[in-house]
Amino acid sequence: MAKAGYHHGNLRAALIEAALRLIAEKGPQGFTLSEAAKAAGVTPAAVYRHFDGRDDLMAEIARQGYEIFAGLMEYAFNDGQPTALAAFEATGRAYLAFARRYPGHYMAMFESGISVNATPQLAAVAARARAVLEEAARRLSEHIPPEKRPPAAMFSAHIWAMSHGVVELFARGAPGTRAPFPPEELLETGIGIYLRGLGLLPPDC
Amino acid sequence: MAKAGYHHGNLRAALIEAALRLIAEKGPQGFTLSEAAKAAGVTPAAVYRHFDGRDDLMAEIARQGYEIFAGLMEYAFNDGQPTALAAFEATGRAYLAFARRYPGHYMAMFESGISVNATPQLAAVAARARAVLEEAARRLSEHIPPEKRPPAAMFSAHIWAMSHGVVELFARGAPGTRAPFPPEELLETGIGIYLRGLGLLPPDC
DNA sequence: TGTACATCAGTGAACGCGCGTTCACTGATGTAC
DNA sequence: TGTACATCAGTGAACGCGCGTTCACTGATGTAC
Repeated sequence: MAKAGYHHGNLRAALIEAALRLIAEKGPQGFTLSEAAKAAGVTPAAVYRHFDGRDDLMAEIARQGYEIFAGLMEYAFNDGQPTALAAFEATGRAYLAFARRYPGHYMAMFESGISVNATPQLAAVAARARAVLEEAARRLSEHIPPEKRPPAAMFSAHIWAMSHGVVELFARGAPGTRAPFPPEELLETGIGIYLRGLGLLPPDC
Repeated sequence: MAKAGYHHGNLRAALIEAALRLIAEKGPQGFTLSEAAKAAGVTPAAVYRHFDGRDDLMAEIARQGYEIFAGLMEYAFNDGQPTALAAFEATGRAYLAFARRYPGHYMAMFESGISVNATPQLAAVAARARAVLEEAARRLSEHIPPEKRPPAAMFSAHIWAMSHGVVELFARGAPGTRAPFPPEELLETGIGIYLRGLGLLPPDC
């Protein structure tokens, strides 16, 4: 970082980074513009050279989050290779991995109260992320006889709900609320049982 | 309500009611003491006759919420009658019903960032609620051969996670994010598939 | 290579605002005699 | 039944604070000639 004086060099990125740390630490509501500016070594007013204000910064972080998220999911899904089942399970693991590795982004996306329609770009990339999950579900559900096959959107909604629930209830650090099981294990077994219920895994084991 | 002048009569209850409305409308972070006081027709300072401050009021609301929650769950579980399965499913429905009917309480409990150990009474009643869910899971899992039976705590954690995920992602009013399915249906089918995966429901249908 | 100047990313002071909380007070209520 | 007085739930003014945002400004950078 060549912050040799008056001009910061890459303030935009530094602000986002500072905001992410604050959000991860104190929640999306505890994040303030002024504090992010201070953490980036800059006057609050300087933020307005790069963002339209607090909400705009938050929206940008959510947008970046969805971008990373969609990318990770696509990578994990790997176009359904080697098998629809393996790809699906990899996608589920990627979900949790994202939540753990990018807590600030995750919170900005799902806990900041920001609307997914705040900006068109945000809506677009959120839709892209959702589409990956749904595609993974659709591919996998092709192995179910059509007449007992739930809609792929419902399938993926179930998995998304369970993943999100595990993150919110059991993967956060609130002391005393600690889960009796590691979140990864919880989610993996949960998804396993669910897939067995769909007849996509053998009933035993 | 006999609020005939200087003395309010039942300010404590009125404040809680006002706070609940505000939390449900604007989220637990959007709730302010001053606004609640104003909604109750009273000066902010009057609040301090009944609560130690903002946090104390929030904790009391969460406590009340857990109380109602635990009661509803116990009622729905009905000591495992008529069957462990029916009781379990009723409990799941009660979870969602609680989230819908008491949104302010639900948010104060799960989204306000309040620690379940904020006060001993809060910890106690939260434990009571958790115990009902776990008991329902334990009873039901007795119908599974012991060697392929997951721990009841894990079982209930799965259901809790899916329920919470459905509430957060699909039962909230954020326009545009509306689920493709009604939350009740989503949760019911999700739990159904999960139970089938445990061999507690017949594989067909 | 050096100078003049436009561009632009930052400063710093100030704003109005609503917040939670405190304090001395006052008006209503209820009880003792 | 009436009066004196203690209790207590409310008022209203004030506080210090940090927030997001604005504004005129200034110092650094980069480009034209």
